[in-house]
Amino acid sequence: MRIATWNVNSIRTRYGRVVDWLVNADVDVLAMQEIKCTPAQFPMEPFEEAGYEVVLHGLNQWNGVAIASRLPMTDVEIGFRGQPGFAKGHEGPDAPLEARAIGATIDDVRIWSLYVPNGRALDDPHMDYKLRFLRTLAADAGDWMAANPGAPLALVGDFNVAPLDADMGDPSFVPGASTHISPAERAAFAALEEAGLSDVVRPLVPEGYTFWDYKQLRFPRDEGMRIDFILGSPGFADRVVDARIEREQRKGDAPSDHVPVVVALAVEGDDDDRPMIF
DNA sequence: ATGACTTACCCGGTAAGA
Repeated sequence: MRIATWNVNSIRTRYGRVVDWLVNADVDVLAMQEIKCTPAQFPMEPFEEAGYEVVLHGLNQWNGVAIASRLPMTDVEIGFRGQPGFAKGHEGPDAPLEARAIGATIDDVRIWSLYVPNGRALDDPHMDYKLRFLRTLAADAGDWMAANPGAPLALVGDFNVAPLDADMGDPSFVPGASTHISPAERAAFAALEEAGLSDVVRPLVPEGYTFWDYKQLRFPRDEGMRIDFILGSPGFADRVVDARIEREQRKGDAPSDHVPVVVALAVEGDDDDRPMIF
């Protein structure tokens, strides 16, 4: 089973590229972020014609997450337990939830498509929101793994944190002054690993970015960032047999600023030995 | 070329991204 994550930066603008890639790359499950639309606006037909079922959560033109799958999805959940809310004028505990998390079970794999808040600036209220989002996500994932020992869980998506110095290649991000690389953000990301999740792509693909800003020739200069991850529980990580970062998807007409990240997972009766050649 | 931002709102200018 091939599982991927991709911040598509508007599915209405990008659905042709996304569905073409899904079919050509022979991907079974795609978690999307920044679909930027409501359910009524989602281009469902192209996915269905290609053989994918889609579940999604979108409230308006901001954020929005979805999962497309060739296999049946069950136990679909909108938002994770303890997910903090945020809205202008509502920064307290009663703030409405943004469309940043959707979960589903496919085969025996529990997968969450996640769009972690950007943070905007180190002293912005959005940064505290980002940190709380990551911390509560780690706590909830830890609780889930304790209640479901050995079960395969994957938290995938755009985490908006560059955990290692090598993950930050954009010279406009300055240590001590910029988001994505601050000690607080890295500590909040590390809480996911401390809860028992691991980056299942890094061991197989040690080099490479997943995002390049549209501005300042960031892609031709290869000044990108590695901020999109597939984090797995031990029961998920043990079954990963291959991984790729789909850098080619940053090229051509109207690309997203992010590219897909893919893993091949061994499943019962299928060790998925198809080569990952696209 | 991998090339100097892009998208959604709704039709000009704002909000947001990372």
